[in-house]
Order: sequence, then C-alpha cells, then structure tokens
Amino acid sequence: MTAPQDEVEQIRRSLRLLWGSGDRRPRGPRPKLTLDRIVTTAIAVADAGGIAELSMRRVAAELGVGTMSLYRYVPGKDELLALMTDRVSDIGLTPDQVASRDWRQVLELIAHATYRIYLDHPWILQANLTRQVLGPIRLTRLELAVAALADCGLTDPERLAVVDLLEGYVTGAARQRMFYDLTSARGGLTHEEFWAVQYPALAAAMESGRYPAMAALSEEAFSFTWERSFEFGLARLLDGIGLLINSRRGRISP
Amino acid sequence: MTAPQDEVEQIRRSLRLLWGSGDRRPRGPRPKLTLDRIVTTAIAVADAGGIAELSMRRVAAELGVGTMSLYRYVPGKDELLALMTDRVSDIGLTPDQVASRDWRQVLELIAHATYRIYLDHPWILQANLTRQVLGPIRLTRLELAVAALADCGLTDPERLAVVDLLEGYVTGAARQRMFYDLTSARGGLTHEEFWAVQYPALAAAMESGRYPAMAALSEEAFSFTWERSFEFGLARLLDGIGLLINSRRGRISP
DNA sequence: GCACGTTAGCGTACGGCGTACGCTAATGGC
DNA sequence: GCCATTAGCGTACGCCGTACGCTAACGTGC
Repeated sequence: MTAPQDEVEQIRRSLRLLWGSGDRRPRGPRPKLTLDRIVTTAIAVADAGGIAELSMRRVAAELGVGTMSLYRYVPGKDELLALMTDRVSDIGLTPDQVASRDWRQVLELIAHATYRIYLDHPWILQANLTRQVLGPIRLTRLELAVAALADCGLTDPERLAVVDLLEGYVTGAARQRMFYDLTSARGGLTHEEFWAVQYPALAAAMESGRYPAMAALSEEAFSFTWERSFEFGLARLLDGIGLLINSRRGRISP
Repeated sequence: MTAPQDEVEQIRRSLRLLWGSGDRRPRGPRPKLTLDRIVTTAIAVADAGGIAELSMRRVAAELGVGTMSLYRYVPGKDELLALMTDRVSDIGLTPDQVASRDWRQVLELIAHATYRIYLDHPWILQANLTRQVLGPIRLTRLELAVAALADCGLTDPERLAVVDLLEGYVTGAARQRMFYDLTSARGGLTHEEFWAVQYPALAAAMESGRYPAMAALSEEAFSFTWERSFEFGLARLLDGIGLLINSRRGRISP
C-alpha cells in the first residue's frame, strides 16, 4: 500500500508553509502580497464575522487583489485555515516566565490562555481542520507543558497523555460554550430570552416523569457561570493528575 | 431589548421537531416522506461520506424526491443537523442497567459510549451546530449521569459541572483524534506514512534547540494508542472527581 | 357528487462558494 | 536585449442552500 505521491506533496507544502522556509527565487514580477498579510487579513475577517464570512473572495477583496491571486501563496482554503490556527495559538508565555512555578501552576496558566484563545477566535472550533499538522506555535505550547511536567515522576508517554488530556478538556469545554453562544446569539437573544423559549418544552419533559433526576434538581443547579464551570472542571482534572504524580513521588496525600 | 419574533419562532420550530409533536392536520395530499426517514437517510449519507457529502440535494436524491420537498419537513439544513445529532446520541443504557453500579462505573460507561458515538459518527464533531437545543435523547444521557451522581455529597451545580466536565473531555478527546484521522487519511496515508512525511520538519525543529523538552523525550514517548490515551485521561479525571466526592463524604483517602 | 380550502411535491432561479485553467505582463539573469 | 520564469487575475465550472410559486392531490362541508 503506497501513498499517493500528490497527497504527500500536499502535506509537504503545508509543512513548508507552516515552518516558513521563505526562500524565493527572484525571477518574474515582484509579489504584491506576503503570506503573512494574507493570514493576518483572514484572521481579521474570521474574527469579525465568524467562519461563515471567511471566504477566499472576501479575503482577497479585503486585500484589494483578485481572488485567484491568493492561490499563488496558499494551496487552498484548508491550508490557509491551518496557518490561521497556528498563528493565533500563541499563548504569550515564555519559558522564563514559568521557570519558577510548579507543574500545576503552569498547566493552569496554559489552560486559561488556551481557553481564552478559543473565546477570542471561536472560528478555530468551527473550522474543519482537515489539513492540521503540527506548526511551530502550537509546538511551543506543547513544549511548555511537557517541560512543566519534567521531574514529576511520570513516564514520557504519561506526560504526553497529560498534555493531551488538558488540551482535550479545554477544547471540549470551549466548544460546548461556543455552540451555546452561537445558538442563543442567533438573532440577538439574551441568555434569559433563550431559556424562556426553551422552557415550555423542558418543563413538559420534566413533568413527563422520564427524567426524574433532572426534575429533582434544585433551581440553583444551573447557577454556575461558564467561567465557574470551567474552573471547577480544571480543578478536578488537575487534582486527578496530582494524585498520580504524588503516588509516583511516593507520597500518600496531596 | 426585545428578541426578534421570527428568531424565537425558529427555535420553537426546532424544539417542536426535536420533541416531535407529530400532530398533523390531514388536509391535502398524503405526505410521501416522514421526518424520520429524512433524518435516517441523512445520517446514512454523513456516515458513509463524511460531512462534505451531506447536502440537501444528496439526501433528497437518496430518498428519490426533489430537493425542495425536504423543506416541507425541516426548516433548513441546520435544523436537520440538530435532529441527526440528537438521534445518534443514544448510548443504549437504561436506568435499570446501571442501577447496581456506583457513580464511577456509570460515568465510565457513559464516557465510553459517548466516545464510541463520536468515532462512529465523526460528522457530529465537524458539524457547525448553530441550532443546537437540548433534545430528548441527549437529555436521557444527561439524566443518567446526573442520577449516577446522586448521594455523592455534591451540590446540584457541582453535579452538573461534573457532567459538563465529562462531556467536555470526551468531546475534546474525540475531536483531536478525528482531526488527526481526517488529516492523515486524506489520500489514504497510513499512520507511519503520515509521520514519515512530517518527520523532516519536526526533526529540524527538534535540532533547532527551541524545543528542548520535546527533543529530550524518549522514542517510546509516542507509544500510547488513542485508546490508551483516552483511558488514561478518563482515569485521571475520575480520580479528581473522586477526590472531591470523598472529601465531601468526610473521608481522607480513596 | 362536487366545489373548495389546504397542503405536498418540486421546477426554476439566485447568489454564493472553492478553485482549474490559461492569458498577460513584469522581472532578473545571461 | 532576449527569454525563462513567475505574479496577478479574468473567466468559467460545478457545487451549495434555499426563496418563490405553480400544480395537483386530498379531506371536508354542502
């Protein structure tokens, strides 16, 4: 089973773009654009109007060029999205800034920063990343997390699994929140209005007797804000990781 | 700030579809289709060809009807996706089947079942659910989880937050895996081939000295399978939840 | 049995999308 | 000054979701 050569070439091109070997043979007319400007503009468009507004035509118009000119810099929209995703993945933490903190504090910082990125650029979660390969900026985040977990007594696979766990949780939590926002924000409904519309259906469901545990919940059950819920989950998760680390260090209680 | 009436009506229609008050005033010609058949067919299309193949035209063709006929049953594609998502969310566990198990076993069962759903129907994770409201089947899953956490000493908001945490983790983990599969499967590359293509770029990055912690990882660091990684994360997460539950029950060690 | 209001099916059309193809013109190296 | 190279991009193709309005089937009231 050999791989189709052109597909391999596509991935190579993505990698070359991400890692940016900016070598160019200076023949022909001077480029009007740069890859950087394209990615920056595309991010601005997506930030402003959501992923629905992000089209090659729109980005080109914003840059004042013809649509097809973009394809001199980027193989296609998928690859552009991969570049955009890597670009905004900068959590703005350097190794020095975290040197004095323990693993838990560092993971907390990373989780918060990553969560914030998703809130600021929700289109990452809506994008269909069929061209995702590891870029330099996301790799930096990975590096930071892996470094924080050095000397914790974990094996290397475990350290990576912990990082994966954290990324998975943050992504999932942000995704839930984003879809909620997206659904309720359609047409500018507020939190209260949205639930007011849903209420009759849910009330009927509760009274049907098929959801006794849900029906038995008190009113304040839904009082957690998204932030509080995220913090709660993160705390439980780090507790669980801490248990493993402590057991490896030979202690019994945290 | 009043809500736009038509938007409220849209959500009402979604709810009516989800909760299926199948009342129909039998005037005019008899319907050739049912909502059920449409949803079933749409799921089959998405399962077979990914979300890219899922179009109203395609579903209609599969059913042997005109495209616009679908719109007599469903307001639009967004709502169809909401229906598909709820339909597929059945984890096949009844309250009786879990009655004798403790909270941890039940949450484990739910997590596994949910993860499996995402693997079987990856289009859920690719869909842009801008019309997501709570449907009867997803509510069943919620009910099950909330019931499992009764008598654990947690407050109601905490119980919901735990359920949220679990759902968030499973979704995030499945999403990471799905995007990896999606990228590498393009053109039928195997795991090994995919990494073989990425290797030079990553090797260069490692040798650059900018990622010392990553570079210091042993070779077997990447030996975890997706399953093992998921199990590891789930275990840590449940450990963390257990810690809180035990502290509430007044014990000290698990 | 018939007229009529209601409703299902759906043909047509519109405005979007991503991008393949190939032309024109600018450019630097020889 | 020639020429291979390459940036810009106009045009076109085949998709998409869905608005609109026509036709015909049907249940109901007479």
